[in-house]
Amino acid sequence: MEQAFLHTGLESLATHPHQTVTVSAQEVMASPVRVHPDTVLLQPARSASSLPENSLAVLKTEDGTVETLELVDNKPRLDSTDRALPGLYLSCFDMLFTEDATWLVRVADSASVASGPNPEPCPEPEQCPVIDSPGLGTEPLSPGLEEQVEERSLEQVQSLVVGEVLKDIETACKLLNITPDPVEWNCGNVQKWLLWTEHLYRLPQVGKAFQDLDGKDLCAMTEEDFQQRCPQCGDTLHAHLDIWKSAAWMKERCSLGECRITEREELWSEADSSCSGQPIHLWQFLRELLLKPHSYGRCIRWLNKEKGIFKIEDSAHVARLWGLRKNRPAMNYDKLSRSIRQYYKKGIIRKPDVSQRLVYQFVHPV
DNA sequence: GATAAGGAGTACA
DNA sequence: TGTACTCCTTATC
Repeated sequence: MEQAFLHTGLESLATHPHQTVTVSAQEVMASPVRVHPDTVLLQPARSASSLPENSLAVLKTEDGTVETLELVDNKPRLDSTDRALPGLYLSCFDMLFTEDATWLVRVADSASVASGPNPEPCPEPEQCPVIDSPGLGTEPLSPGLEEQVEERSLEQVQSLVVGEVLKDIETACKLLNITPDPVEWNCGNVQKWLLWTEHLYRLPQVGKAFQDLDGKDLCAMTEEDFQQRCPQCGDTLHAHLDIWKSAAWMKERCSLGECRITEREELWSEADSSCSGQPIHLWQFLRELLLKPHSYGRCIRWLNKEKGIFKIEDSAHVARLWGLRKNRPAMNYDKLSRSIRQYYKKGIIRKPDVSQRLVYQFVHPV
């Protein structure tokens, strides 16, 4: 299994297999692309004695060795107490590329844990307990209930992690006086962000390689483009930018204080389909974008709201947002428009009477 | 060249 | 099974 670690401190796990490492959200951000999607396990702290409250244990496996990481504040530390707990796999990368704050969770069975290069079966329950949940006794849970408990626990962990990441980004925005959404950056903002990222993650200075770019240009660049301009750390910068883009996306989705990621119940109660836990349909997604013109007016807007006629102003951007939402990095406007056209038959979306490029109409306006 | 339209196969929940 | 993704061809702007 290709195994890579976060730049900061996590390498120690490779050489100190039974240690607990405290990792800040900043550190999680330090190298998101270097974590294999199936090598990181997240689990809430099981007891106050082992891990501080509100901390999280990030468990990973490498060659069958399971490690425990802990996410608390921004101060890394080391101790050597906790042991491995198998349970729920969650890709660090997925944390920020999932369906809003409900996240995409992959629940892996024990077979998945053992499916790596070391096919050792999962240890017995004593060594390998499932996630604890307050209020639950020692009675064995039915499979369905157990899954609910796991899901619930994981949700808390996810909220915590994403909250930390957003906090770090917010702090950076204040410090740099830039907006959270990279698309809105001008050239100066891009240079500020580059300086900040270089400084924070000890990357070589590469500002010159990007000096002619604004945020929109930057966001349109692929990882290969980054690599071309900056062979030393282009991939890392691209990954960081992806995190910012995703965070901005999530932040906007949860704006207006309606949808705080730390308050799960509020998420569920929100009428917005993005928080319903159900897979979102493209037409719903488009409607959501249209209903937030302050955030997405640049890429999609109403031409006639009463009639449900809208125009996609920036097809590539809308496609990218949809791809992020559905975890489809290869999404483009060609594919998105094909999906839109599928709605013609279903009577959800149609072309307006006077057909225009990139203009569509909801058959049943909001 | 970009977009529109639609056929067809596939993946996934 | 429904929905969406993907790839494709052809037509139009």
